[in-house]
Amino acid sequence: MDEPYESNLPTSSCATHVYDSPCFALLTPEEKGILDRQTVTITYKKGETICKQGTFASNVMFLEKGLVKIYLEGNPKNLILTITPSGQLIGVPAIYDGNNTFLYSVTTYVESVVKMIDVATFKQLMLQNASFAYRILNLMNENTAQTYGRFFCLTQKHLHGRLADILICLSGRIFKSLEFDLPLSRNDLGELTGMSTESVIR
Amino acid sequence: MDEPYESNLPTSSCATHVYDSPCFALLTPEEKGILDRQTVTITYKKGETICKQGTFASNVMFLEKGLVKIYLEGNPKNLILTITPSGQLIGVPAIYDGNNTFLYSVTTYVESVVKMIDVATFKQLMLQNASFAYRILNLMNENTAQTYGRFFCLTQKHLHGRLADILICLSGRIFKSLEFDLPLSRNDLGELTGMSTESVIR
DNA sequence: CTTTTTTCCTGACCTGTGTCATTTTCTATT
DNA sequence: AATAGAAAATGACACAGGTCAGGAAAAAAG
Repeated sequence: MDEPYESNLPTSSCATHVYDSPCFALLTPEEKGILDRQTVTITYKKGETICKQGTFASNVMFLEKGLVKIYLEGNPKNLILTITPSGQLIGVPAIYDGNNTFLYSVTTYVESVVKMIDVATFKQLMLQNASFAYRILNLMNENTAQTYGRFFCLTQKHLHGRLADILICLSGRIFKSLEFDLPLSRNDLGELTGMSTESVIR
Repeated sequence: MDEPYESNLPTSSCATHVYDSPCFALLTPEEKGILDRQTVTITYKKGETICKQGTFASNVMFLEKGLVKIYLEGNPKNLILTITPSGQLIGVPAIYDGNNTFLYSVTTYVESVVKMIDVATFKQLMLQNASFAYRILNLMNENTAQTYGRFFCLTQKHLHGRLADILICLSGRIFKSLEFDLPLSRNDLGELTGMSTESVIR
């Protein structure tokens, strides 16, 4: 594992974001009003599914509190795209004129509070506020960058590297501490790293 | 391989887009003028690198003619994210305030003509024309959907399935014909499918 | 405090796929 | 046309990691 280090290579398979997304700060007070009127806040228990891959996407979601996994459903194994802590916008890819269904499923790891924003309203706000739209685009870009990194790691690295990546990531970005209680099972770690539950244990 | 079919699962590892992107149609004549003044058109020979992962992204690119691969550089193996035929916008993830470097490298398979658009101008147009920004966001979404599909396939399917996927994809989306001359080597197919050159041959 | 159920761990086995070495075929150059 | 060099094909081998079966530990339920 002593390959030459190159700083331009994507090395982390990290499964979460770096920055928070104060995207709503760019809305005017009236726009915020419009948004709030088309938003409902819902609390989910641990393990509940917030949205299901393939269903029509009628809202964009903002995770107010909690921790969720965003994953692709597979037979027999799922693939976790990201793990998202509070303060993140979820379901932006649903704002897609071509195919307005959810690309992925989202399930809570712990009790979570989610703001459900009507997608038509969200869209309208983007069309009338370019700064806001630009901000959303930046969020998507960040997401893309992160997905690429993960993509690379899962297809090119071995078990140990992947697992290490994920643990470092969880430590650094989600819990922000060197020690933490893992609210995920080995099975979850398997989904995260694209390997079998048995292999995670080794 | 007789798993139950579920229509909501991402099954294709396809490496290219479905739709064309007439995104510039949403610009006003003046805006088009602004864009054109900040654009240069360059011709690349087969095998040349148009942009290099990690360098500062000073422009967004529009592929006027040709065929290119967009890939992550790896040691020792690269990973092709998509293959892009003419009519596509490349490098949109570079419009990212956080880290304005190219996330990936782009290399031509055949002689290609590329419009290099100044990124600051592009950004400015998005900020002053929300419809345009929205259109770009839609492009990114399509890209994301496609990347997820590929991600899933490369991490969960086996050799034969992946290779079949890619060939079907190339046939359907790029050459639009059942028979075609493949401008890619086995090595390229290896990069595409995330496997070794030797394995492709089997 | 028991019982039941779920999660976790372990070992044996086996298949898919990467690596390497060698030969054959194709492509380019003089 | 002859030669050199690259790309493609093939077979032998190794090993990472998936699958399966069974047991230990922990959590949930009664």
